[in-house]
Amino acid sequence: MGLADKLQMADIARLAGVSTATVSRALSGSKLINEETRTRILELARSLNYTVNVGAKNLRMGENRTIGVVIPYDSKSKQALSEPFFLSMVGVLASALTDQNYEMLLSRVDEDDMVSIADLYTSGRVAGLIVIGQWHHHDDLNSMALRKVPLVVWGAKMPQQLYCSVGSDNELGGYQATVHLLNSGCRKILFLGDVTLPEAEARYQGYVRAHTELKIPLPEGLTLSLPFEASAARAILSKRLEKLPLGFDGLFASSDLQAFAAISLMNELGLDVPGQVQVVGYDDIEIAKHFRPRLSTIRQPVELAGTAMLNSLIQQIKGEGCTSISLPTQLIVRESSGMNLEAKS
Amino acid sequence: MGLADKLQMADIARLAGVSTATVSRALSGSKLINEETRTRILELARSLNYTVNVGAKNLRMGENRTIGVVIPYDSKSKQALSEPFFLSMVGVLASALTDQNYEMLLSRVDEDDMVSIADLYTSGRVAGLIVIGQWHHHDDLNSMALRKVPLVVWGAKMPQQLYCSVGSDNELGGYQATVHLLNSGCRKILFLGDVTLPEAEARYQGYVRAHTELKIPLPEGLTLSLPFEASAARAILSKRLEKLPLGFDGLFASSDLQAFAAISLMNELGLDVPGQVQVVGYDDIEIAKHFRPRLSTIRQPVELAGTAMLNSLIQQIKGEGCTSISLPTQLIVRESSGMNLEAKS
DNA sequence: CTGAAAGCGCTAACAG
DNA sequence: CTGTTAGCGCTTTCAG
Repeated sequence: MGLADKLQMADIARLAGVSTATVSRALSGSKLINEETRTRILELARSLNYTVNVGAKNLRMGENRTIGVVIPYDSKSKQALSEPFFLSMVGVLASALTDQNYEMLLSRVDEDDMVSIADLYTSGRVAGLIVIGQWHHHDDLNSMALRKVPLVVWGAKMPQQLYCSVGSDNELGGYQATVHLLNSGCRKILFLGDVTLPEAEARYQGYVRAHTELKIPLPEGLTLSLPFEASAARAILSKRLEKLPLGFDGLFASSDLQAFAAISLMNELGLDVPGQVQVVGYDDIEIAKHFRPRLSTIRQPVELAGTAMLNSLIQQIKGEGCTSISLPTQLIVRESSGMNLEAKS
Repeated sequence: MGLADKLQMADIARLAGVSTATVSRALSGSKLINEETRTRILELARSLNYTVNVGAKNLRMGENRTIGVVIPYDSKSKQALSEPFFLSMVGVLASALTDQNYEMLLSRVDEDDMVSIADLYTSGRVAGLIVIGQWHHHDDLNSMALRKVPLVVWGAKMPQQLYCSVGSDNELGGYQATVHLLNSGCRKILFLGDVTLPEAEARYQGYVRAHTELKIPLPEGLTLSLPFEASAARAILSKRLEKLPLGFDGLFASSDLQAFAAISLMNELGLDVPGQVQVVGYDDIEIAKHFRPRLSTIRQPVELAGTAMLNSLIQQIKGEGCTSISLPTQLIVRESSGMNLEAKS
């Protein structure tokens, strides 16, 4: 390609018959410059499609407006980023970053290699990191925070936490879902979710509190540990559903995807939802309302979450420390539950 | 924060008692260096968590391994990146880029301002661009290609196209879906999709060809223009379904989301799918198989698409020109269609 | 108001 | 094998 190498400030300077310093001033809106030369330079640059080289600029100014957004993935399944809730989070973050004039470097990391993302920061690639998904990485995250890497994590707040986290109030969500199911007449609620994960654990705590407060005995053996991902979950669920009698009349899943899988399977076995088993999910992903039956669920405030995470990160970058946040959840009652008491939405 | 400013190569050099040149060599695996000093430097760097500043390195080397991935959005709805198919594409691209040691800068652009993404390239921010979603931007894309911006677009191949596109064989997909519905006994198939969009238009062409080849008369007034996005589509669809008699016994939607919305609405009106209307979607997004009824659809090969787009872009960056690609589609028959002939999957 | 010159953190000739 | 030196493209004192 005879493509003349990319245009530089020096080229513009020569063409305009001024020095690069002047061009720089014109382009950056300095006021130490003649209005007439400024417009001349601006027009020249525009007509030539010239844009300042960001890398060089950053190097010189010691600045950096790109944020690393990281989604850890399971090294075994190597699964393509598929959790819809996380994906929608990426979308929201993309908007929030754009609004604040930041850019987003999206990275997937093998979860066995979490700490390596710190390099994005130490190498000056990004000004800070947003990690979507806490999983079991509490320690890795802590060690990065210890190394002063600006960092905010989507997840639950844990004891002894050095990093900053933003998450929905998982305990509250679990409580809301369970109270709703109990009020709707359920007495044996199956809890679906991996309680070794901080978020799921908190949701389970809410489940327990609901039983306690309503003075309904906590059923035995009604928690089933499932991965977040749908098809893996299906296999395990499927095995559980073979046991008859079912032994439950309500189901609280710690993600909508799990709820879908469960409903799907139950339908296949001829069980009616919500007739025989009422179901509540978690997340309120977009398709929840298009599912049949429309899925009752706990909504996590994604939009809010995105801006909260970004603000928190920016604060840290400025060196102002950080405060973990937990955002309110909201019960959305649709068709898969709420036979008796609640209003439909 | 007393946080000593970030570590630099000069610091490592001083600490190791060598010059920065030596450190640079050690870190970049040059062989012009004593094995013993190398390991000493490497260990020092590791223990101090030092990483080379990528910005400075790029500037010096004139290299750039980041790729811009762009998803245009509708300026009116300002909708968060929500199309699940595009989102999964982002996931796949993230993996493909990582595999090839590239980084991904994810951008959302107002669709009224498409051309501005060229700045990402001219400013040296990225080495090339992947645009997910062609929409109505044919001209903008062409003009960017004319300006020699390395660019690959997910979409249909169009006449007079200067940019490089990768897409599924939309005509084939439309054909497969329609043949299947016709073979399953449908005679009046409603086509759902905005035929002013290149991709939907091609799918419609396939729909027409299927009728022609099977010598079945093309029904009148059975195309309905819908936006890709679900809730907007619902409103329009809903109006159409009020007209009775329905006048169709099959439905081919140009996205799974549209199919979901349609099925949902039809169910509400007491229509049975596939009993009264058989439905085929397009995309085969993850939830398609969990929907009730499980959705028959045309699968687009996302994984393949991701690597194809990246390879094509890399080729362009190397200055080797580009060739547009169209990928094969696959009919997936599930429960929402295929009463008679096809095997279930 | 404008230009000359220094330097952001790094790599690559070029000499030892 | 290693150090010295020059500069990648830009911004910003410091002098005019």
